[in-house]
Amino acid sequence: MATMKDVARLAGVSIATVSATVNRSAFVSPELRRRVTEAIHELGYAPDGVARSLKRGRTQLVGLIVADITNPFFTELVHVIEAAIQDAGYSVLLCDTDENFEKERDYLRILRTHRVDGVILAPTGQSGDYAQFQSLEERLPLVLVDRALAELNADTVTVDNFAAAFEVTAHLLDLGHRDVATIAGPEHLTSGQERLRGFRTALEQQGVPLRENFVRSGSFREEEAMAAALDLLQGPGRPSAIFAANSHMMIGVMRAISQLRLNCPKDVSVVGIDDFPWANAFTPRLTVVRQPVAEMGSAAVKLLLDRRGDGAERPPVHQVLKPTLVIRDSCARVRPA
Amino acid sequence: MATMKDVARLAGVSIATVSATVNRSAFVSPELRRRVTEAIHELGYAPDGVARSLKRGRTQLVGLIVADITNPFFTELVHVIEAAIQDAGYSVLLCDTDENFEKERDYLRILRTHRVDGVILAPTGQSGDYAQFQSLEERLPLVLVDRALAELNADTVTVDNFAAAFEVTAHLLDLGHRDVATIAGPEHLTSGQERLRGFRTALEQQGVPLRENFVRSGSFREEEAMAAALDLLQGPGRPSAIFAANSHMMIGVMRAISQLRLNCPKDVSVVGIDDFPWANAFTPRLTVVRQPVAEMGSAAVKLLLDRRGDGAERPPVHQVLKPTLVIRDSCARVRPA
DNA sequence: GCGCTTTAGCGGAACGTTTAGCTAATCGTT
DNA sequence: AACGATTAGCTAAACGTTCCGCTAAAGCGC
Repeated sequence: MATMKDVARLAGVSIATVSATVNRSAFVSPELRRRVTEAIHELGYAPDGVARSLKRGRTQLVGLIVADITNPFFTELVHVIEAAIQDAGYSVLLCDTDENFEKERDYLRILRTHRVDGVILAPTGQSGDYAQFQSLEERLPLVLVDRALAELNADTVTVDNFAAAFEVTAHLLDLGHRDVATIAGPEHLTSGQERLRGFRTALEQQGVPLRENFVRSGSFREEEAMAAALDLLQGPGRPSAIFAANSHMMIGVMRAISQLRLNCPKDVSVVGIDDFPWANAFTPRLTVVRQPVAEMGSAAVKLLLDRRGDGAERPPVHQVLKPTLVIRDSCARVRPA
Repeated sequence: MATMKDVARLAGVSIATVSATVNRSAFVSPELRRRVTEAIHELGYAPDGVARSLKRGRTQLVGLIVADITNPFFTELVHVIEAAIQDAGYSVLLCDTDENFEKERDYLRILRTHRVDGVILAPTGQSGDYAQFQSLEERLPLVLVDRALAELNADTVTVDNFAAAFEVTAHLLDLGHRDVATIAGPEHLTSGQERLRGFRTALEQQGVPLRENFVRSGSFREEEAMAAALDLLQGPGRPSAIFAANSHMMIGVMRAISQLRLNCPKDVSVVGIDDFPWANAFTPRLTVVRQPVAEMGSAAVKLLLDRRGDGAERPPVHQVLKPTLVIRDSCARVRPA
C-alpha cells in the first residue's frame, strides 16, 4: 500500500508538502499541488488513518454500546446514532452487550484500547457497578442514553419514564379499567423503576386499589413476560388490562393472549412502552407510548461532540425528553359492571 | 494517559520488557513480571491500540456494511456477526448505507482509511458498480453476504433465494391458489431476481398461468409494497394470495389488507421471505420462509478470518444455505370453485 | 581459569503520519 | 545595493508501540 513517502518521491516533493496538500493545512503552490494529486491518483494512495490517529491523538471513532440491538428501540437508536455520527465525520464501533454487564465492562476496556474519541452507552449494569469507571469517564467523553446512572456524572439523555407509564396507565383507567396488572422491568434500572412508579402513581391518584400479585417483575425479555402473562391470565380474577414495560414484553403478553385463545382487546386490553415499526401492521394495532428515538439519538451525538475541545469541562447535562401516547386498537372500553 | 515508557520507568525496566510482559511475547523473570504488573496497575496503564496497530500492521477491526439495519433480517445478521467477530478478538465498525450506493462507496473508503482488517458487505449497488473495487478487494479480505456480485471474486454467503421463493409459492399452489400475485424486490439485486424466478418457475411447473399485472416490482420497502398491494387488491380480479419478497414488503401488504378491512387469510393469503421475531406474535401468525441468519453470520465471519495469513490466496468460496418454510396462519385453503 | 554456549533483558530502528522549526529565495523599501 | 520581511517548502522530531539484534552475565565442560 502506497505511503506518503512514495507519493512524495514520485511527485518530487517532501512528504510535508504531500501532507499539506492532503489536509489543506498549509499553502501549496498550484504547480506542486498538481504534481502531488497526480501522484496520489497514480499510486492509488489513501492516507493511513492509524498513523494519523497516533500523531493527532484522536481516532475519529466513537464507541456505541447498547444492551440488545435486537430490541427495536435500540435498533432504531443505533440507526439514527450511526447516521449522525457518520455525518459528523466519525465512525461507529458497535458493541452489543446482550444485557450482560461483564461484556459491557470488556467492551469499555476494548474501546479504551482502541482509543475511541467518545462513548455512547446504554448501560445494562446496576448502580454501583460503575464506580470503577469514574476515573475512566474523566478522560473519555461519555454520554448515557436511555438509562441514567447516578454515580457517573456524565451527560445523559433519557425519556421521562415516569410520565410514560403514568400516561398510559391513566389511559387504561379512563377507559374504565379497574383490574389493571403490569409486567414491570428490572428494578435495578432507573427505566424499570420509573415506569413502575408511574404505574403505581396513576392508580393511586384515581384511588384504584392495586393487588400486589398484579405486579410482576421481569427482565425486559419476551419469554419471561409471556410466562408472567400466562400465569396472570389463568389465575383467579384475571386482569382486564395489562401494561407491559417494554416492547419485548408486550410481544410476550400478546403471545400469551393468543395462546390462550383470548381476544385482545375484547377479553383483555394491552398497552406497552416503546413503539416499533410493526406495532400497527397487525390486528390489533397496538396502543403504546412512543419514545422520541430520533431526538434521543441526535441529542446524544450532539452532547458527545460538544465535549470536544473547549466544552470538555462543562458540568454534565441531563436531557429528559417527553414520550407521546399513541392510541390504537389494543384497548377496549370496559362496560360498567 | 500513561504509556509504556512511564510503566518502564516506574518498574525500573526497559519498555521492551514491558512489551514482553504485556504480550507474553518473550520470557520475563517472575521478579520483573511482578514489578511490571504492579506498575501497570499503579498507573492504570492500558496499551495504545493505535500505536500497536501501526506497528503490527493490523487493527483488529472489521468493517460491517449493511443496507438497512432496520430490516429485521439485517438486525439479526448484525447481531450474530457482531458477537462472532467479538469472540474472535476483533471489533465491528458498523456502516448503514440506507440502500444508498453512494454512501456505500464512501463507507468503503472510510474503512480503507481506518485500515480495517476485513470487510463484511451486504451490497446494495448494482452489478457493474463494483468494477472500481476490484483493485481494493485484492488487498482487503472481503466477504459478501445476502447478495452476490459477479464481478467481485470475493467469498460469498447467500441463501438459495430461488428455492425459497419456489417453496413458498408451491405451498400456495398446494393450498389451491391459482390467482397468485407477487410484490418482487429490485431487479438489479440477485436476491430480487432469484426470488422472482423461483416464483415464476413454481407457477410454470404446475401449469398455472401468471397474469403479468400480478407481478409488481418494488424496492424492498414497506411503503411501496403497501401501495402496490392496495392497487392489486382494489383492481379487477383480485389475487387470492400474495407473495412478498421480503419482510418489510410483507408488512406493507398486511397494512394494505388491514386498511381495506379485508381479512387475512380468509380474503387473501399472504406469504413472505424472512422470518422475524414478531411474525408469530399477532393474528394472523405469518407464514414465511426463514433464512438461516445465524449460520450466515458465522459462515461469513469464518470465511473472513480464514483469509488471514496463509489462506489469503485460496480461490473464493461461494456458500449457499438452504432456507426453511415456516407454516403458520396467514394462508388459507381455497375451496374449489 | 579459559573458552564455549545459552539467555534475560535492553537499545533502537522502524511503522506512516503531523507539525514546529528552519532555510533559502523572493520582494519591497529605503 | 543592502536590509529586513515574507513565505514556499523542507528537515526532522515526535506519537506509542513491536521486535530484531545485541550485550553481558551466567552456566558448563575441560
